[in-house]
Amino acid sequence: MRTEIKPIRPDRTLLRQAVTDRIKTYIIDNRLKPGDPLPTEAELCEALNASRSSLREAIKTLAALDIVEVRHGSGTFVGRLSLSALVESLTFRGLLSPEDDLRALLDLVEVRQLFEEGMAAQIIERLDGEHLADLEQATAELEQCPPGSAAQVEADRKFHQLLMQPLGNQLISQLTGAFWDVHAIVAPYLGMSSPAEDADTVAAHRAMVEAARGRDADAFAAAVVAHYAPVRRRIAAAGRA
Amino acid sequence: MRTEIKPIRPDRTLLRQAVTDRIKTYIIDNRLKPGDPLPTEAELCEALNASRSSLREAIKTLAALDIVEVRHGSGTFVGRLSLSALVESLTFRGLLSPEDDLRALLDLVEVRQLFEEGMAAQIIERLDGEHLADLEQATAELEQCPPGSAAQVEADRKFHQLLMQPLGNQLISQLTGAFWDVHAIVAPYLGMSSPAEDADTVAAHRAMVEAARGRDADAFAAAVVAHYAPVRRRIAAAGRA
DNA sequence: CAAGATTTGTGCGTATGTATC
DNA sequence: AGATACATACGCACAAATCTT
Repeated sequence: MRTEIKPIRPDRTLLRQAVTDRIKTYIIDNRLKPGDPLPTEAELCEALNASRSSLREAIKTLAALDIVEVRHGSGTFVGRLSLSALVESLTFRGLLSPEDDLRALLDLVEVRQLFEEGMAAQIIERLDGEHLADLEQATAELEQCPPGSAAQVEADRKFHQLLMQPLGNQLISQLTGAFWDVHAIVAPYLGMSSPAEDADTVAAHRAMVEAARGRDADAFAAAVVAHYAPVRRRIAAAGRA
Repeated sequence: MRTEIKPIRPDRTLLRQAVTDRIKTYIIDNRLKPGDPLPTEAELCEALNASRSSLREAIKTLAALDIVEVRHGSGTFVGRLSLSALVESLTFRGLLSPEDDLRALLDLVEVRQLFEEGMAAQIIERLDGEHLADLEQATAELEQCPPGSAAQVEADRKFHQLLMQPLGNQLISQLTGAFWDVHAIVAPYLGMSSPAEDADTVAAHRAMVEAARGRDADAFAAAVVAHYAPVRRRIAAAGRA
């Protein structure tokens, strides 16, 4: 067949892995930002000396991490760098074993509480009037929205998101959103609507806002504990059932 | 060309997405655990009515989330469900913009501190003699290992991992490990070895162990703050340079 | 609105490298 | 060492979505 020397790839690594790395470095080296377009598949194939199959498989792994975003018929773009991969990982784990799923949900609630309770002092310290007004509005929305509506769950998410905003820590904000998402996805599967017991939730949110207005970090932390207490109770109740 | 009615796929979703979902539900429905083998590509192709291309791309996205693990020449297995995807996402983001990378690292340090400081009380409460001995050994290893060695950084990781172990919260433990990994990967790129300034680190670890032995949650929290203070200082110094 | 061009999605066949028995 | 099973990689053709003219 081949009369000449076989062009054995000297790489010890998998071609797909090499391609993913080169695409990542391409994005970094060219200072691309989320939404910026990447070269077409054909161009990348030529540039990286890879077949279209290998290139596409590499792109799929990057898409799973939200490092790139592929739009059918349009092109490939730099992704939003969200924590969607974390959400998918945790939701899958939460649904994996029907015995440990309650444990996983409890672990998640503990982490959510850790964030808000542990950052209570700094939240109070950095909160200003505008943020306080936003929190009040989110609470009002939560109360007024029809129970079980999409607007209601969105108001709950916005509230917890707003809590972390004054910290100016993007990682904390994104993790908070990701954990909320996982909770909202997993909880219904276990027979409990996450922002259920609306009265409890609204009261807890109000207590947090009041504590924040009074610049009382201890009261705020206590309100956070009170907010998650009924959630934990419901999980425990589901475990006994 | 086609005399018969076109076999339009009623699905509005992409085939690839449908395949990933069906593989996930396959794992869940069959109660598979990490390490369990999955059907071969050929079998999955037939079972899911998909071509190898689509199936492989679907598997690559699942592999990126550590939901499945592919071993060349051997087969496909259920993944370890680690948070490797989170590590990859955060490391990429940390290296993305040379201006905000210091900010991203600072955000990360803040989260790491939040975990250990926020859980101080519960760590103290649930710690027993055995855990205390493990922590002391990890500290001793950290001190004795040659500076800059792989054993040294591993001792540091083990210490922070052990801290969270008594909580019995797998999510917290895995997140702690993931954040440590990101820190260890990103920090060197910014010109600072993560577990550098060995004296500071060892002293801080010792202070934490002592506080834990004395069941003094406040002292423990203070030691955590003292542990990350020099790290923050170094990041700030790198920002001024 | 229409038609063509561009780009990603899907399918298939074949050859090769790798792990396992 | 050989044989078998399996994943990896390549190339091409066509379908579907999107964009442009």
